[in-house]
Amino acid sequence: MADKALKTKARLPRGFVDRHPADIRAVDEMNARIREVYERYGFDPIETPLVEYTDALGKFLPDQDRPNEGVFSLPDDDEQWLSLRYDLTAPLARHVAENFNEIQLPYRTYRAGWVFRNEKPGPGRFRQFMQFDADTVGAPGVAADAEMCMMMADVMEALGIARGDYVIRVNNRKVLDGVMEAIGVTDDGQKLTVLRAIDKLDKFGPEGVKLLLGAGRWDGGKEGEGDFTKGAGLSDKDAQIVLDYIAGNAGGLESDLFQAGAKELGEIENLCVAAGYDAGRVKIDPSVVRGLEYYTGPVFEAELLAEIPNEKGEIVRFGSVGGGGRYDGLVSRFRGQPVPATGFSIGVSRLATALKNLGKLGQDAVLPPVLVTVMDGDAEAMAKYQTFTQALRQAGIRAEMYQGNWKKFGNQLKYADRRGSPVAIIQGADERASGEVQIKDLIEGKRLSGEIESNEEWREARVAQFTVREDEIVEAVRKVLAAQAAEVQQ
RNA sequence: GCGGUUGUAGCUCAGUUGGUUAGAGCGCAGGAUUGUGGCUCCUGAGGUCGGUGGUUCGAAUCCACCCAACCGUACCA
Repeated sequence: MADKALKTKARLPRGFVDRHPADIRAVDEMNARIREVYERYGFDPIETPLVEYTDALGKFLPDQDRPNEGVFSLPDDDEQWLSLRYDLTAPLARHVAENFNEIQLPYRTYRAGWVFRNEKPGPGRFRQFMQFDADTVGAPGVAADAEMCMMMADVMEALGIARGDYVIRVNNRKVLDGVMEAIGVTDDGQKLTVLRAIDKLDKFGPEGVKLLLGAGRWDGGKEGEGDFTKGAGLSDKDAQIVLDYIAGNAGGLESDLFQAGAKELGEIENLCVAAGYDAGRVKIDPSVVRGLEYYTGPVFEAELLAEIPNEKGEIVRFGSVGGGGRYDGLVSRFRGQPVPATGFSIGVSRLATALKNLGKLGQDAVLPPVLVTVMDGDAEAMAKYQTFTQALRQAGIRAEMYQGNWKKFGNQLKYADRRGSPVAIIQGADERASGEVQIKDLIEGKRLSGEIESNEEWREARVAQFTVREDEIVEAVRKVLAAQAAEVQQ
């Protein structure tokens, strides 16, 4: 063993997680359901790499040696900066722009994959997480946006979220810009501050938003408590106009932009309602802000309304599990001509947590394998064990032969117990001589162990096991598994 | 980034006004038991007391700085 001081400390970088079997299986199952919906809507899979040139991702501060923080970046050997993608939309825009002449528009695609953000992690927020996107590139009309909203509603239901337990909220950046225009906010910085304030509605309520639109807000709730967040500095009158707008009372706003945006929202609503998606599923909501940077028209957000217990059993509002919108400028960044596009992104990791807590995911856990134990190490015996194991596998039953130190037989059953194996197969010299094996029902045995006090008795009793001929193993195991499954049903 | 709280064994934690060799439960490994899981008993491994520096005869304990985690807040393509 190396000197203590020289030992490397095994540690996971913060914001990253090791994924365990149950999680991987649950997310696989979830992705399969999402994919099914996307396929049904006529979208095709396309995949781009995890790494892109940094400038293609659209975030670059030319004054610094390193590209923008928030993005994991590394220099290529030709001194160009590479970055891990931080969403799936920017790489798609690059893909479309690069293959523009071969692509038939409208281009309907979907993709699932890991994205990376070099930010401070928090509960439910990681530096590597999975998104599952669908996008339509080259469709200028609101019908494409409406379709996105309806598809997201279908995805929610395909995942087992009941109608009423989710809502797709829709707004339009043009409407928000129109409100700015109406109150005379033209400075980009101030615009952002106003938008952020609106975005905080469900967190702080109208009162908090009012403070953020005005002078600012203390995060301790009162003046002098905690950190101070500087507000947008609007007058009371202008702030009230924004608050009225959020509350849905903005009819008389004089702004062409606002009117144009409102008209689009009306059309989306009509399309959805006509197709049977009423406001309980797809809802126009003036407080949706969503992505401050590249959205140019309709924006949407999928929100969970159900009361979901967290790991500690507390009821929490889970909030947004996905979002998207129209980004007409993203592809044209690479090309002269304008290319309209709209899309939606699901936060898979986050949604998986919600579904797990709701009990909608990972219910049918995979059964651990049957364990074929090893009693003797000679060639003949080992060949038998291997044969039994393969016979089970060929019959479609998960099975493994014990691969640890077989000389301590007790450890083999202990291993099977901890692994959760349903059945153990045992063959010692006696059984082998008569062409038989022991089939041990480990679940039943565990149950019976409570009734036995002394270890001697427990060992001698050989509970819940029976003898069959070697050629009856598969059939006997099937029977035991079926009985166990029936037991669980009750 | 800002503010607060917390750092002692793999996990949950105790550790007196600063006092000799830092403890417990759980977990883990070995044994009682070379052919049977659980229970019980015995034994063992595992700690730079988050780090560095300071005060002191003496620091897990007091002081300073740093690091990390958690909560709030900000940012979030």
